[in-house]
Amino acid sequence: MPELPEVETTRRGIEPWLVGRRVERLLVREWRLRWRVPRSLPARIRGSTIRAVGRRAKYLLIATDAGTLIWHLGMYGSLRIMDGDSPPLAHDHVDLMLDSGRCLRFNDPRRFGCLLFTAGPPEKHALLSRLAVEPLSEEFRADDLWRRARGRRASIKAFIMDSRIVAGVGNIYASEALFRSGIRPGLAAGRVSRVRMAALAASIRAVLGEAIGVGGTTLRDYVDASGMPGYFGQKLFVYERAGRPCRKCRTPIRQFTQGQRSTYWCPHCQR
DNA sequence: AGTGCGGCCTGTCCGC
DNA sequence: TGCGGACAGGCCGCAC
Repeated sequence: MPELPEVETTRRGIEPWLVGRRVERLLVREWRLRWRVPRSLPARIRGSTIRAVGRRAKYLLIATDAGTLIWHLGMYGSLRIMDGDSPPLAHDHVDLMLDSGRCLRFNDPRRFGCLLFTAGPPEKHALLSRLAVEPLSEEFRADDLWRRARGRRASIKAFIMDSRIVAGVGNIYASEALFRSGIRPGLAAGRVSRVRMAALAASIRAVLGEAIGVGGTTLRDYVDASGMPGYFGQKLFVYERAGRPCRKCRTPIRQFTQGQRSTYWCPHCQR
């Protein structure tokens, strides 16, 4: 499932195929994604030249002369570079056809992804304007995290998964970062000490950075732009390992539901 | 303001 | 073997 490292891996994979290319056509087979693809989008984007492929949190931003495509992969979505004439398979909802004869193909079985457009600066778009800092940027600072956690009674896991606090930390990497920093996921955010918050911030950076380095995590069917899986799954300490021995201390990993999401943790390593 | 939950969607898994 | 129902899961938007 695409989290920040998977989205970044996709971005890096598609960028060289897109920048400088002209959009021949946007072919939308299924308009009903999480939000309807704007009806006017194919006409607006046609003929424009792609200038950059960026990312903000888990949103891919394809900047063209006409404006910016805001593309989210949802849970099971993928973007792949294909030959323009390769036949579509099930759930291939959108093709961005290029003047090179290739296309960027969006597949999303759950339709939790979205494809939107803005003519203005993307950071002003409603979906992006309230996002917190990027965890891999210089602006991501442990002391800011700690300060904003004052008085918070929500769990530390919910806290770091809040996109207004940290952008782009999802379920897998939240569990992994908490394991690495030895913090129990159910602990109230306001009760995490300044020192431990620093360890958590460092772990968030580390886990995301390492995952990007190996092409992301492949759970079930994630593939990158060329159809390759990621290899971070082999480095997960707790995620989807309920009942199996902790890789550090052999204590069985526990699972519980937190805010409608599965949380995994080691009761011995995390306090 | 902070918190928690409903809903979108469908492949997979489980029990009958 | 077939079928229905529960479940997962990012994340917006709403209710409290």
